[in-house]
Amino acid sequence: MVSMVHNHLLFIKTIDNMPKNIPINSKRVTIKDLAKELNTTTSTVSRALHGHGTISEGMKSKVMELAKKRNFSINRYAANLRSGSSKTIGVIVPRINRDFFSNCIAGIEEVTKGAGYSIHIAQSHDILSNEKEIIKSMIESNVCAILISIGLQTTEKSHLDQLSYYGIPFVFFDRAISESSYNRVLIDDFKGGYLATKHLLDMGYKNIAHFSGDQNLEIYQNRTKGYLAALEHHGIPFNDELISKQCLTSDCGEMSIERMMNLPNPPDALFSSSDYSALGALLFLKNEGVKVPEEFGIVGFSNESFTSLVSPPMTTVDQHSIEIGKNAAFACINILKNTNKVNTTSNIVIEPSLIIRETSNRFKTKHNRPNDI
Amino acid sequence: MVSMVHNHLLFIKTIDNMPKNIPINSKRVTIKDLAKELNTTTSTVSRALHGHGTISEGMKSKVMELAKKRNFSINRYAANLRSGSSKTIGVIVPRINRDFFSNCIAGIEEVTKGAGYSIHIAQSHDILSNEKEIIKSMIESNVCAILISIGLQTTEKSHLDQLSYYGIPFVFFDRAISESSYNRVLIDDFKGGYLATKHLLDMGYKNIAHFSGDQNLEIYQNRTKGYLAALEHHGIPFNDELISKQCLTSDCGEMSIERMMNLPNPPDALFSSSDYSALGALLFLKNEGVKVPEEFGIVGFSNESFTSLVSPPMTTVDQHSIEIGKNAAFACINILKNTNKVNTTSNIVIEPSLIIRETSNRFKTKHNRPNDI
DNA sequence: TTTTATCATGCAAACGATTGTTTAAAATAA
DNA sequence: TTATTTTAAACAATCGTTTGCATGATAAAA
Repeated sequence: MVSMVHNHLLFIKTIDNMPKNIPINSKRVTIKDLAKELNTTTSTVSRALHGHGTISEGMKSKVMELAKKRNFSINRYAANLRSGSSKTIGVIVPRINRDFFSNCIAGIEEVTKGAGYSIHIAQSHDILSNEKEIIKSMIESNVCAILISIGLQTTEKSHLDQLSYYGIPFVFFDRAISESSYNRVLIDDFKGGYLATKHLLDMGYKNIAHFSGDQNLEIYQNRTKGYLAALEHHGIPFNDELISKQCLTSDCGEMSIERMMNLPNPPDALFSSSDYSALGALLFLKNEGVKVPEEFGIVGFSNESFTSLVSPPMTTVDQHSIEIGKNAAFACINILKNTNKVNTTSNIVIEPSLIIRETSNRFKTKHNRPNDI
Repeated sequence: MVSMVHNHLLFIKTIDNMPKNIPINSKRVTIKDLAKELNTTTSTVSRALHGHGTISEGMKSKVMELAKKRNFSINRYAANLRSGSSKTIGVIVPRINRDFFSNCIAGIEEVTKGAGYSIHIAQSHDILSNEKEIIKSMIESNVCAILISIGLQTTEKSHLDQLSYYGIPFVFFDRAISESSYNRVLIDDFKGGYLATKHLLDMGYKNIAHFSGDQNLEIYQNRTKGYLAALEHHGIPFNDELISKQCLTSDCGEMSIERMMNLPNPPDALFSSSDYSALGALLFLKNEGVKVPEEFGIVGFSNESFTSLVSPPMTTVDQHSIEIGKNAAFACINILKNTNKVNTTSNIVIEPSLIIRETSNRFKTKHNRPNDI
């Protein structure tokens, strides 16, 4: 009987469990059992199963056959305990429901699978204590490496030092600690910010606002630097009132743009380091009757799938998320392979692309077709 | 040195690894080491760490302190091997980047964490072989239970029988095998389909098309049944030409609606079992100049976050995904607790809600406010 | 004081695999 | 035929915990 009652719960049916056809084996078959049945030893069975050592073809096939017949499943815990290695890579992202991160994971999966590793996915929800707990748990379960995109709160790195302490290699992707002595796969955020801002200037917008994220994270710092550099190259002084630095959500985007539009000299365009806050601004402006892109230009960042669906479709910066994931996984596997050789640190930088859609295309030039789902 | 070169790769910097400040311990501290240092035995240390058995407060705190000082991290593999249980629940979903599934996972995380379990997330990408591999790997790593939403290709259930064979309990959520002898947490898809269709009829639409998914999955069957029931209650005969049964993607939605609009008696509304195919239809119709909702009504299914962002915002059916996740986790933990008692199977059904937005609201009545992100 | 119960800890055997070292048998060379 | 190499399989230790049972010390009951 389930006793909890939640919202929207319609009804609970509880049926007495009819005996399943499959006999429930209380005891799992082990290589010991296989060995006994074949009148041999566990070492022979183990070697036969893995093709290690010198095993006759006859024995090998006998073992394989019996393993299948007895539905043998290896006990990873025992194997790992003895061998000391797990062939499992931990993957930590702030949240799995962002297109950017789930695409990174897709890239990681592709590469790691090909190399015979399995992955463990976990999300920190941008909360430092979660991140620490996840890392602790991954150390305990002997992952052989970790791929991580750190959370917004991650200002100290004691939990990452733990990994070094235990000799577990790790590779940052996208969101990283600002030290090039770590293995990192990054995008050129400066360039992304620069391209986006330059594009708005090229489109004739004059007074460009900017939303960014926590400046603790290098990626947001760099996007902002790119924004500032583009302004400077066009000889435009930057206005601190037009910058909102902790603005990554839709709600915050709405509030920030409202404040800015009430300034004596309101902006006529926005480059946001987040598609979500750009969306908030877009929704607010539409609601206020401000015409986008005629009166106001918007460029977001990340190419979240909704950007192609909103109206008008949003110009944004694509980060080649799948490539990032692939590269991070490649770098990681490389490290694992060369673990005894000279230790080198790799910093891989991937170039972003500007996807020009409607929110910035005031002259209705044909650029790219909006991505479809 | 990283050798692969990919698209968009800008440059790779390889730095000789400067010696890290943290000494890399080749050997991890074990309870044996702690025991030796305290002149006691591993059993005492183990009991002190877990609070099991009878341990003096003095010894307990001495052990705890030293464990912290020596940066002790338990070896889960050894612990699990000995104890035979893992406190880890496997979670398998078709894809993690669907709002519906990631919300389910959020609900699962909340409940399992509270109960002291950790979870392993994996995605099948709707591919049966992946699903099988994931389950195999989870059996090997001794998960104590599995929460699963099956893939579209999952017509046979031999891999699930494997779980029964090994005595690993599992709970389906949302996408399930059509047998009530399994533990399942479902939404009332029939009701969802009925509500959606009835709403369109109430809004005065007459000729309602329907997109559905693979009829192998009960959820799509039931949504279709709800659609048919609503038509019948309104005395409207159903037209087979207005039903597209393998239509879950945006592309397919576009193609299907195009075909239907060219019929002698084209539809004036659509209830789609998927927000994605509904979106395809919406984009097509907008492009063709058909006015939504004035000339054509659309209702989707799942309340994916983009549905509130498209223009016009889309009416859809919300499945209370977080609740589904929570309930699945509760059911699972319940089973684990009662593992020795009478075995009962629970079928939990959660009621969906219709979220009325613009694509169906031809009279511009105020219903609900569109959800924001 | 003796007997019994309680408590804290030690002892030693698992758990199920892997793997370095031997041994036995078969194949080859002398 | 004998000596040597190669091949296949057995032996046994080990990985780091947990846990049932034994032990000794102290406290409570008789």
